[in-house]
Amino acid sequence: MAHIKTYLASGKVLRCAPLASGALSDHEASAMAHIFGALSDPVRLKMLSLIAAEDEVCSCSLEEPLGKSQPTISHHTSVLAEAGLIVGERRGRWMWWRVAAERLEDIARVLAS
Amino acid sequence: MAHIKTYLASGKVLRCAPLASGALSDHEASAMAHIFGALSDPVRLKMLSLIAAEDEVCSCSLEEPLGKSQPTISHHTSVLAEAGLIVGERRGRWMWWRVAAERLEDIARVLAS
DNA sequence: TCGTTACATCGACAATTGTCAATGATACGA
DNA sequence: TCGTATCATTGACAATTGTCGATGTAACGA
Repeated sequence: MAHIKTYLASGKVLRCAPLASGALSDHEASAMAHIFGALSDPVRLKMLSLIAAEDEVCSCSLEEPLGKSQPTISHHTSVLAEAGLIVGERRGRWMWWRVAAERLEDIARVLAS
Repeated sequence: MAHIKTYLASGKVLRCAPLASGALSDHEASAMAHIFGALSDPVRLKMLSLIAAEDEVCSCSLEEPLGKSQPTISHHTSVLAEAGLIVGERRGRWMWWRVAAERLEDIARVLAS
């Protein structure tokens, strides 16, 4: 069973075996827990689905549908980005976000493969 | 895009659209966040991989490889079970656990489908 | 019935986390 | 240069969470 191998936003490599292929190492377990932790908040999940619904979404257009303050939105986008689930690009005063689709597929493969 | 539909240990139904198919409802987001929360701890992920590596695993055989106390093991198994990720069956004095494979596949489909 | 074994529950504590007001940093237009 | 708009950071607080010792519960064997 092949290992999952992707890159975190920090540039660090995540290499993780599918759950069904045997016991995870401490390092694999911590790395995966960090990613699932980013997915463990309803605001962030809704945010992720809002971003996935478009090609790109600006930070400023997330406040209204999520009903959270600007600092809270900024916090959640950085959590998702740091986990490698979304990718951001600054254009002028705006921050544009898109989902890291291949990353989500890698994580899905850890759960079922 | 079809919805994911599975059953929680509590008997409640989880019905969740794939992330890429549009914005999640509040209820869907909360239900999924609860499940990912169960996956967001390294001890529980390692526990899940240990159970997945066998057909069935007894609670008592989890303490040693995870290096945690008995109450902590009991706590984590109940978190995973309550999220529907593992299924338990009592036989005499022993509690036997197995993974809910079809459940993991449903969750994987929410991330990538 | 009694002692033992396996697991669950309770109570407490430290650590983490989600939230927002206030403030800082940066980019743009006038 | 100055004012404004967008996002990031800081500090604080309440709520949640992981952990374990102590204790409770249930099943088994003698």
